[in-house]
Amino acid sequence: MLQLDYSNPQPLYEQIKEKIKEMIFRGLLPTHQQLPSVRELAAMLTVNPNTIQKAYRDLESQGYLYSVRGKGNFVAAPTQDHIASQVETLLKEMIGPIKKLRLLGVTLETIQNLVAGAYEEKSFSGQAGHDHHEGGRP
Amino acid sequence: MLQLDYSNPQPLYEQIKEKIKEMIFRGLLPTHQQLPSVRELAAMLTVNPNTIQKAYRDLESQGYLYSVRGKGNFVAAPTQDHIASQVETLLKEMIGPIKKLRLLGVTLETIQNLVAGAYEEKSFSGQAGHDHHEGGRP
DNA sequence: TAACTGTACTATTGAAGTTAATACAGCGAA
DNA sequence: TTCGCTGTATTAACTTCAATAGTACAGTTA
Repeated sequence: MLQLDYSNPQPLYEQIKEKIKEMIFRGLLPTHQQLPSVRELAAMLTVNPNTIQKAYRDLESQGYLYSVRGKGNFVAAPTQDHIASQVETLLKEMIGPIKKLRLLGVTLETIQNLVAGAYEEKSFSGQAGHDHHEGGRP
Repeated sequence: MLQLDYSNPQPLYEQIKEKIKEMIFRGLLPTHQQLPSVRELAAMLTVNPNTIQKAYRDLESQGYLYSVRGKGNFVAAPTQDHIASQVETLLKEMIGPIKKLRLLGVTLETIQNLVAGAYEEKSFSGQAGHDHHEGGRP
């Protein structure tokens, strides 16, 4: 669980955050489940404890975790506010691409189809997606 | 035309690229239209010529411009490949958010509605969008 | 007390991104 | 040619940030 990719330009603490969020999303980490301690997880991943602390701290401020001094970090109960905030953030990420697609002449219908296609697919890919082939212009 | 925002953490050359792309999208810069020279635009924006060159160079490699040594930079004729590549890139940007929305329990229908809403809106906002209010958790 | 937990702070290293300065090379007209 | 424009290449300086290291402090529990 929780494999880091050092060739990834993404910071380690971001990768850690993504992995933990994914596990929470998928229900692998139930509410109030205790997570490994800062020092323990740091040892497991052979990274500095500060790196873990930053990840936990960010996740706490985003409402995914709560920490208790002297006890540990735990999975927070999802709140309506929290979820709404996540949804809002994700929707905002989509606005830019949508508007650009429109300017490129892509119809709404085409976009809708691709949205549906992405939605139906089973796999979860945070950002470590499968790259068919990127660009390539002659 | 082409106002830079120094308080924006986004690099200057990225801002410049976005602005030029937007003008091309909107048809303000017709095909084979000559752009200001590297030094000229640098003087206009009071930035280093290399900053402009990087922007132009990137846009050229993305198929938006072509440069002729000793003459200048010009708007490229849009090709099928170029457009297809842009569309593909934009669609990929949407896949991550869509999958995360599904895990959050947002229905496809809801997403479709919001996609349609973003598509219908008239304004173009590359990223310098109007922020209503970001997050905010009590 | 002892051994765990989270938290805070400073300092340093290293890498990457960004901008700057300068020199070189092609084009076109006087 | 010469002059003044154009893009291009190279190197250096500067800044920012991720990551680590070390240390210290504070709460919990057996």
